[in-house]
Amino acid sequence: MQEKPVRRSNTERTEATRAALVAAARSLFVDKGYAETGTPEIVAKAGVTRGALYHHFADKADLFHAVVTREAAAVAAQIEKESADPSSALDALTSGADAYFAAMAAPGRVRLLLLDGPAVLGHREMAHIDKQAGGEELREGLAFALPANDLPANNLPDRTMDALADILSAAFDRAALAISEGAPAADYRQAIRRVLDGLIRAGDDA
Amino acid sequence: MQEKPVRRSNTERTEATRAALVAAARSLFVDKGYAETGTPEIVAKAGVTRGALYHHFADKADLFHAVVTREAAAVAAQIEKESADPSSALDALTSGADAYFAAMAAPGRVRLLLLDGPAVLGHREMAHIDKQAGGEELREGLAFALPANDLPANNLPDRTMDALADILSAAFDRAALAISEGAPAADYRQAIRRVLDGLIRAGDDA
DNA sequence: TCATTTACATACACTCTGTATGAAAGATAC
DNA sequence: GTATCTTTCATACAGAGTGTATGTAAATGA
Repeated sequence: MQEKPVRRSNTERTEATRAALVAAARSLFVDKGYAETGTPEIVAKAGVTRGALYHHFADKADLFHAVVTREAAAVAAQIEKESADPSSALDALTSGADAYFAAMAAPGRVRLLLLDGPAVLGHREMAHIDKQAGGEELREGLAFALPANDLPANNLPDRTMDALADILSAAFDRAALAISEGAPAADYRQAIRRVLDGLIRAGDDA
Repeated sequence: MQEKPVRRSNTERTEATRAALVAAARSLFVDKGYAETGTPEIVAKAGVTRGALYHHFADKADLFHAVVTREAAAVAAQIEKESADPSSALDALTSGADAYFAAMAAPGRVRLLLLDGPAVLGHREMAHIDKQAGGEELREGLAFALPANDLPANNLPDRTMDALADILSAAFDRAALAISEGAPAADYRQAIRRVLDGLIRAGDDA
């Protein structure tokens, strides 16, 4: 059987090749980790050669960057889609956390986004990717929930709010990581709820 | 000038060689990261050959493991030494957090313990190392602080307490990471304080 | 139709990792 | 003290992987 030389535009070729590479790389990075995955393996799975890889991506880390960016976008999209409209500020935050856990339960996401991502691309770049993908909902939710009890002592400056959102995001990440390793999700959801509850109600008894 | 062949016992030789390797490796891992540091570079800096390295350590990751273990112990020791006796449960936790930030401010610790460590050794092994080094103070502090307000709604089961300690530990880690990247420490200390305050006071107004 | 750019495939140089082998010093038995 | 065994390395080697350079065919544009 002969390969019939399909006539394709350059943009089509590029699109197809890049997609095949990103898909193959994602699969292998998830299974074996970034460091233990070689580019020969990736291109074999993608059905192209290393020449194609290095034509479309600067290096292996750049390909990983593409995989991670795509994954972060997928997480954001899933959260966006599945988030129900909340009945209260606390509800918005806790159900947002649940949506995040559900999205991060997809195989490989914890490894890509929480383990290899920060090590390979740096924490700074990961924060940038998350921001680009629309991971600002936590800060918005907090900003909405906390000023509700507008006591003077509770009126945190913006920079403290940013820090608060940051460390809470880390707490969510750790919970997702623990759950992915088999820890009971209920325990972590309860712990998260306890933290959020404390945050929102702490000002009410001044 | 001739090298005079100093007579050393085997244990002395081993001790010296291992120490030189760990010190050289730590320095390079901190400066360039684990993946970008080669064993030839390490042994050159340590003044030995690769044969010595592979005699004392199973592989490069094993050497990294030794570096990380040592670093975790140093962090625990510094916290142990500098922690003042607290006047309240909240004080114990916040001053413990400050001690942790101070210890993690030593150059390279964030990279070793929070970035490369989890990626190279796995989160599970990192948790084990931290536990071995004595990083149980947070959970103990929480266990002491929370049952103080012994309302039924506040009486969390042990497994939830463990989860709570885990996600708080992640929040502390993120704060240390942010501070190491130049974020103002005051903002993160304020945010941490706010979280702890909420946790401890949340039960009082039932 | 001709020229230029794009998208690869192949070949190469280099580095690194882990292992195998051998030698010198230290420990042990007598 | 000597012979033997073990430990501690140093050197050499095999294999794999990364990034680059070069060449070619297809697509694009004039």
